Amino acid sequence: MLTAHLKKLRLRTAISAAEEEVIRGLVSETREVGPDQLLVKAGATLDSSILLLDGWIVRSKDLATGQRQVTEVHIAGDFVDLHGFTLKQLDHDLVTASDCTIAIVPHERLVELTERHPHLARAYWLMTNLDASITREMALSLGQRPAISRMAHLFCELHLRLEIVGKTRGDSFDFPLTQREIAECLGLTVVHVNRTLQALRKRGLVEAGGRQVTILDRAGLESVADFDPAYLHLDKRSL
Amino acid sequence: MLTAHLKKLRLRTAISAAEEEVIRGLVSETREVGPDQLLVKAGATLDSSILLLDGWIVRSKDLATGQRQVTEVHIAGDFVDLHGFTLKQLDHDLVTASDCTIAIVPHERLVELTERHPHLARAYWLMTNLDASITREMALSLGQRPAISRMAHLFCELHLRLEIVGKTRGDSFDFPLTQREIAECLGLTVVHVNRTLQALRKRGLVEAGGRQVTILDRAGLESVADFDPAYLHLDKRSL
DNA sequence: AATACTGTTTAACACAGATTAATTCGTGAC
DNA sequence: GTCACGAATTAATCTGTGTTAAACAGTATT
Repeated sequence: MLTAHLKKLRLRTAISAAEEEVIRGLVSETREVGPDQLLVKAGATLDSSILLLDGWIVRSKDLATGQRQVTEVHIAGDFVDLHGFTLKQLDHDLVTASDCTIAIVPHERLVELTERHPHLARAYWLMTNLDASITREMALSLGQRPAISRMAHLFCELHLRLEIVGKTRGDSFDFPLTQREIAECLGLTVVHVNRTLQALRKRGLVEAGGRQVTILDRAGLESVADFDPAYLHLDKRSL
Repeated sequence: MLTAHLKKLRLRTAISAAEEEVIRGLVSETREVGPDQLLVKAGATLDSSILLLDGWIVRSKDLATGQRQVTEVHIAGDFVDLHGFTLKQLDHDLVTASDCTIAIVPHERLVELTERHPHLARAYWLMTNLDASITREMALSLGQRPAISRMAHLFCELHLRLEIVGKTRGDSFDFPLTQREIAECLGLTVVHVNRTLQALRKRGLVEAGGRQVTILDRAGLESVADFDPAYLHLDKRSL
């Protein structure tokens, strides 16, 4: 069940067989959860973190007015609140966006990891820094890119990240988010998301609908998105 | 020279005298730099990180079109590219926004830190997670808050962060950013920043100009900003 | 003290995306 | 098979912020 997670890690740094065993030992428990479940509420005190084995989870922040911003979209292999290990409470909610399989990792085991396996500690530190990099790219989108580029960028990023963990079929992938959730990711209204999606379709760039997305013209989509995958740090480094 | 940095750390977790010595030993070199200097270019390979002792540094990302988004504003005490320790190259530029004093920390010393001082490693991991939290709040601003709230929020956050490291005088603080740079932080144009600043002045919330900011009505400003400092994680935790 | 910058301010006009509201589609419940 | 309800679509109108351009202020240079 950790295949996606290990693929993600190993793309960025070498993980030995012994280390892989240590990673397997982190998990105390595995659970199935349905869609639209609030897994962690902002402000709650944490003593464990969640590793997403399968499905989609979203980090979202609310304004007093009820407006909501999704800060990151998580897929299989992501450690959705590893930052909670040091922060001890999150500044955002964690909500499932599909049926999910999650693994629970108690913080004591992460303390032990930092004490006895410093290389793995650095690898996991890298994972949280990777999330931060994704959030920065999202800030760039929200601040500077027009609606159509934001949406194109989201699709480019998700296709690439899903490909890494083996969750694509060629240019297609399952996509459980509703247009409302896309709107919350992109800082747009549902109405405008609908229009923008149609614009992408009309240009022959993507085919979306029925809980699935197909990229019809990768180069064209990346150009509309001004997509440069450098921020995903897709290379291996020694840590 | 590390006072600001230690204050920032100690607000979040206990640092012993012995650990303080370890921290002092991280720095290999100290430098003075003028304003508007590109310290690190996106994509460059790193083998050291920069600890900002005094002054202001900005993280910024560029679009192909030349549009720029500032992703985080750094002040005295911030480890401006500690995430570069694991990422090995940044996805953004680092640019000075004022005269700065910076300390250089070679990555070998950070490796050693993770090997021999796991508690400090966790404390520094926390620091990068704190930056990520600030960036998420910025994404919320960019995606959901109107111009006046974004600007009010920026001032609230900076006053609080500066206060922690002892860089405020009551409700005032030095503020070296130009309106162009504020625009790049808030995802607005300079013209609109100017208008918005005047709106804040007219409402009697802040006094800004002459490289300095005074908050006239803290409660009012926080209310316009919808400011909740929870995301700054201002409490001490055991790590 | 004239020149040349860089940063701030003002004004007129344009537009991307918000708002509101109504319609249609899809799917599961009974 | 029809009812109910959430999701997607369409249309009309409105508004916050962008664009362009010009004036103005401060400050360093000569």
